[in-house]
Amino acid sequence: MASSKTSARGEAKTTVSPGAVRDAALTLFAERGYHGTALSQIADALGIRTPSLYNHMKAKQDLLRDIIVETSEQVWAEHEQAVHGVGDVVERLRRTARVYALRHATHRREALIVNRDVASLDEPVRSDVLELRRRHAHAIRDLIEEGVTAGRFTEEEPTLAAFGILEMCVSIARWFREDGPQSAEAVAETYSRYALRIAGLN
Amino acid sequence: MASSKTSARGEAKTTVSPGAVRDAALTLFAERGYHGTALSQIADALGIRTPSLYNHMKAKQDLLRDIIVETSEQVWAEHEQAVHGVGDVVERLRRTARVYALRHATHRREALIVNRDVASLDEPVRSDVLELRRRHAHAIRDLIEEGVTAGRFTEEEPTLAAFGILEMCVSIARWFREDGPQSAEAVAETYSRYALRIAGLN
DNA sequence: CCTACCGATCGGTAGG
DNA sequence: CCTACCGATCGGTAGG
Repeated sequence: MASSKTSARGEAKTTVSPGAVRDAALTLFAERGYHGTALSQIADALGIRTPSLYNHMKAKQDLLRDIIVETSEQVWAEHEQAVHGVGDVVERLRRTARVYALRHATHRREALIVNRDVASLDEPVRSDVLELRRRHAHAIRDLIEEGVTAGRFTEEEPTLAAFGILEMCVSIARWFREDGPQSAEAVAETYSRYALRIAGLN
Repeated sequence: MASSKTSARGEAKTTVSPGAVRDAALTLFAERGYHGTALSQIADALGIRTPSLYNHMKAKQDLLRDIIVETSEQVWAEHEQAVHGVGDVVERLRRTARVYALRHATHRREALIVNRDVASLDEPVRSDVLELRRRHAHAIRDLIEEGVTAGRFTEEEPTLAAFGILEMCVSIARWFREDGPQSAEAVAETYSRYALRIAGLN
């Protein structure tokens, strides 16, 4: 994912790949935001000149689009996989929250960009991404409602609870450190317990 | 807070105040981010030319600084006021979450800017703001620990729980609508219940 | 992968 | 409050 030699400053052979450009964009967009990042900064990080970036991408907006669209689709696919074939509604909510929390600990840069810069996406892509996110929130709301009907949960505001669960997990990307005291898995486990509490687990 | 006549397009008397500039900046920064907003767009919204903005402010960065610093200080002051003189630790956590949630429903633009653009603040202001936020998280963590010691809460990861509570409340600014089905007060009440559940209220 | 260069726009100033 | 204008930088292209 990085350039083939050491990055920055242009010493040594700097041969870059589309993946390396994307990786540099991930880091810089996550740190400074899409509009706060200049292509010259991405080029600097790779040790090449700005125009050379165009050997690996079509436009700055395409970098953002690829990052956000692929991430959003992966998130939804992970959710579907996590609940597939699971009968118990409590376990389905637990897994939904755990996989979402885990992703936000392990893909911090992607998560920060999706949540900060989705408004910088051109249409119609922006609407597609927002629709995917709505679907996720609705899926959680439906899980809570199903659990309430089944007498497993007690929460009477499933929509508010769904937003709370989703955004609480998103926030992991903002404070989690790989070298911190807790592993990504441990944090995901803890936050999935919080999700069940918010739903009012009996 | 708006210009003295109708805004935009420059018809009629457009007499602007510093408060009107700040209000336009609040709306546009919240929508597009600090780096995504040009001073020309703020001027357009007010129906004046870009250089005329400098009658009401010193620099674009100062707009951001004023918004973020004042908001952060108000948030901390509200927290202190909310818990002042309250003995019961459960009630203190409830009030902490409620006042924080309420603010994020009633001051959505400010909250979005603080959380999205704090990284765009020049030093040393950025560090000061981040320090205030850390203090808030620590206060919540301490409340949970105190409640656990007193046998009122059961949560064994007070730091993770504190982040979860804080960020869950922050997220209200992202989806709350004034004309939605729930009042700001109702949402704040509901989210303060979630906060107690996360803490593991006995 | 580079140099050279493009028009557009940025935040901001001069001067009235 | 305006017009006129500044240097810097933006994303992107030409051409090799």
